[in-house]
Amino acid sequence: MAWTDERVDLLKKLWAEGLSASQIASKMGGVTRNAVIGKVHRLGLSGRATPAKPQRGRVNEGTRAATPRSFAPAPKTFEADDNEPEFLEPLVLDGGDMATVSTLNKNMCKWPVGDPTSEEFHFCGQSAQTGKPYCAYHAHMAFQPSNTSRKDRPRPQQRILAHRKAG
DNA sequence: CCCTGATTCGC
DNA sequence: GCGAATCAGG
Repeated sequence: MAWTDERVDLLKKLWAEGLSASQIASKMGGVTRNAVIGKVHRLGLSGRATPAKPQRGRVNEGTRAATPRSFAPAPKTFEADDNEPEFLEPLVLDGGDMATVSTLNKNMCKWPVGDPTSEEFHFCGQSAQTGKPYCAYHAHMAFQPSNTSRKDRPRPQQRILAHRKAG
């Protein structure tokens, strides 16, 4: 099974979607998770999940300690998103018909809103993008690099809570 | 023991 | 470039 352009594109898509290497390998078929991971690395897509691992060294590193691999300069340059989707009004209907875990549909945004332990906890519920668990707005946020301080970015929870009806 | 990704190395 | 083997963490 060779890595055709379509294969690579699908791989990158699934990887960006958040699927695990084994899941991608299973979906695509003909490849193992090792192959997927290897390809992901060669594509330079690595760097997702298991962040608590600054560097990795094999036990046998002593044999080739004289070959210090140059660290990747991490050319991941994220440009400022000026075309950021506008915040959509949360799906809050009269009577409290909010998007709860039980009312979530496949095409509904599954972005958590509020405290999971709180009664007012619900999900965004906006029309999610096809193939994505979140709406345009939250899908955009979900893909933001965690390294950058997103504190300046308004938290959806705060805004949504403010929209809740008083009674 | 299951899962995950990361890295190395022979092909 | 490819991927199994292996490593390391959860």
